[in-house]
Amino acid sequence: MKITSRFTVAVHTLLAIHILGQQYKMTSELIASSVNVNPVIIRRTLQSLKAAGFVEVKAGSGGATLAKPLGEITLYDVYRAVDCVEGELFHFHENPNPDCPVGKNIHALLDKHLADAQLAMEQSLRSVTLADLAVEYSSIQ
Amino acid sequence: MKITSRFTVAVHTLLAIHILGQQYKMTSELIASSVNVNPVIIRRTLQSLKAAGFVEVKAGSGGATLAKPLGEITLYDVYRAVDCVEGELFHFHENPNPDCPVGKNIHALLDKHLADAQLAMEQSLRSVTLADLAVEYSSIQ
DNA sequence: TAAATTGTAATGTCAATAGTTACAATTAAA
DNA sequence: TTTAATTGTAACTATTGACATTACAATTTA
Repeated sequence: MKITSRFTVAVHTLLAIHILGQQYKMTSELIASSVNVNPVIIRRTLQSLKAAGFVEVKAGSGGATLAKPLGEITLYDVYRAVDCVEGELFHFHENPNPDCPVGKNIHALLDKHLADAQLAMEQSLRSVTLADLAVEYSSIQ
Repeated sequence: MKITSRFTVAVHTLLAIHILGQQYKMTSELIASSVNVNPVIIRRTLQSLKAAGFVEVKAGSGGATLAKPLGEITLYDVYRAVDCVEGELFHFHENPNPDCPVGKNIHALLDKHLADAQLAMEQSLRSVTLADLAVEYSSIQ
């Protein structure tokens, strides 16, 4: 099991728009060639990012631009925008036996700990903004 | 995307063996009726837990028993035993374009942050032992 | 009007999860 | 030593989600 690459594709897309956007018109085609996926994948990604208010996309004439400062977009925001994980990260077996003392209580016992683990992961994503990545990019170049 | 229910099934299984094991012979059939899945699912779970050294399973005569104190088994250990996540939690798009300055560097930029997030989740799982759950169970009863 | 591009539906492929049937091998008890 | 219960495991199916791809109407600008 892995969290879908829609997430890393979306981060890549936003960074590409930021970094290459001054020089090029950022069409789905161009972004797709940087990410190395089908342009339709990028168009769908852009729709998600647009719905979240992170980009604007021009139909017809083409090109995506940032609609929000990168410092106000965290990795968590992107993760939410592309809907990597619907609700709970951990899949709980559906119908533990309510007539068994263990089955009856397993949810009460586990739910909090699983939520804690998910929250820890998500907090970690919240601590990084795309502006941080842009700075790191500059220092590599 | 969700982390497979093999994980919660395995935790349920271990707790059931601990709690019901003094009173009943813990066959795959009995555990399956508590978890409410097919007994074969439990047999496969037990094989994973056995490989990790957490249980012993008697072929023929039947029944599973704990092979390690619950205080020495964390949620993380169970998570590893049933192989929920093979290596990386986040799926990275495979072949970013090395001829693009963004594609060339996206791994260097993101890998550490993704690993941090995964680690945060796993550390959280490490902080809970099955003995903790058993204590919580007692306090509910 | 022509050219480029987006938005989106439809379809296909692949892998993983989960469920199920089946049965040989094992063990303990009658 | 037979019988009954159970495990261990292979084989198969169904379902779902990810990702890829084709196609084309709608949009925009030149």
